[in-house]
Amino acid sequence: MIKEKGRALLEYISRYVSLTEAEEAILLSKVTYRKYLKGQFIVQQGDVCKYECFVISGCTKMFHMDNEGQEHIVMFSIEDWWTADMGSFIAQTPADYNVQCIENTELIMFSYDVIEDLYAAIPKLERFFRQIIQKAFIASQKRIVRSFSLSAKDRYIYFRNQYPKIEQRIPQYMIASYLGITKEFLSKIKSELIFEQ
Amino acid sequence: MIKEKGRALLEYISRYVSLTEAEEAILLSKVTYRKYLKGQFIVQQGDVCKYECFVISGCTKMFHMDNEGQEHIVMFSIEDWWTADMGSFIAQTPADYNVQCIENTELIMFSYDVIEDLYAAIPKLERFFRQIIQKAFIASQKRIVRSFSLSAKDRYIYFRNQYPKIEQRIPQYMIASYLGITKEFLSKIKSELIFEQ
DNA sequence: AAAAAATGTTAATCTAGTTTAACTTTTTTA
DNA sequence: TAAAAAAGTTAAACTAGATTAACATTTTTT
Repeated sequence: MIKEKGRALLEYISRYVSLTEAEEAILLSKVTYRKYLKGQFIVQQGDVCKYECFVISGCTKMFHMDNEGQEHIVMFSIEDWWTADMGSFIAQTPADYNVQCIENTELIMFSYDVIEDLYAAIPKLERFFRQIIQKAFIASQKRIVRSFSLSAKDRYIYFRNQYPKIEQRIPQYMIASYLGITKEFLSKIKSELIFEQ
Repeated sequence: MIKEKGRALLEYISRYVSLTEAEEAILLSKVTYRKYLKGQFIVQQGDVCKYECFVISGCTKMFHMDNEGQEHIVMFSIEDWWTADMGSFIAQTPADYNVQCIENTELIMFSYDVIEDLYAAIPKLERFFRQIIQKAFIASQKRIVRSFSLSAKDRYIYFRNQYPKIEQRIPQYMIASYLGITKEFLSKIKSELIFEQ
């Protein structure tokens, strides 16, 4: 199973570093394939995050639940992207975030217990993960600027243009949460946009 | 000069990976020490960012200037921290951000032209930078949640507790920009807080 | 196919934070 | 040390977006 499902991961890694067949075999021997159903949690706030996960298929949301019980979505992950509470994973401390499946989701999971072995066995993975995290960091920095310099309407337009495929498959109230606004206000924005065209 | 000023950098790196003396020598031979005066720009929005910079002393702000001419500060960097527009640096595309000195600032600069050589010569640096960027990414993610789930007042209180040293040395209007509010509103928040105690 | 649950809409009222503008205090420069 | 520039304050009027609540539509379950 991992041999078949691991193909997407190896193909993805090969865009960044080139592994030998032996290295690919080691990698696949150390990771786990797993299916989750819609609604299931991959990480729960308060637990220690044990896995970095590569999404083979499906869709997840990562969110923080505040004291008033409100969800704040920081990230969606679809095919060929990653998900986990990296802060919790690295320090093995309680997670600030939940990661929950919005669709049935297939993952390849890198356990905390093996990731250091993997870095030791395949040093090229240090380079690979450095590059992945760089990209994630850059995206995160840009989002901070957008959250301050754009109006809610412009943030929505940006999101729609940037991630047209994600918008299709996710309920609006989650998009509102990602944009940092209420679902009612997003609804108003959308009706204004229809009117303008 | 680099030998003397590089000490802080080597000490910092040694917290993450241990380099041999030969590796340390290679590293210092490939980087540049430079002083900037208060007000000078290390990176200008629109230029390509040529350097990743480690701060030896002083203080910088990284900010985006929007179409209305307003500054949005994403990050301050003091001693033992990094600064650069990483997106621009990695892709060698025009920068979205300015990096400007708030104080006279001493830096050690990693040029784009040598960083790949450095990774090749000292693979441990891949690990080192992976860890640094992971930390930066985690901080950035947390900031997104705070920007959505905390009021301006609570964001200010958080900032003050988290970075008491930074607050001392930076003008209030820059802190307001970092918090995503106007200087007038920060002034109001501060007077309320004094009143509450 | 009906009922229930989840999602989305509309509109009135409210509030956190902005804008504008005049003023005070502190820092820098001549 | 005086003048100018930069930084910080206060308060009134305003607005983007939140809250509340009632209702409409779509999806899921029985």
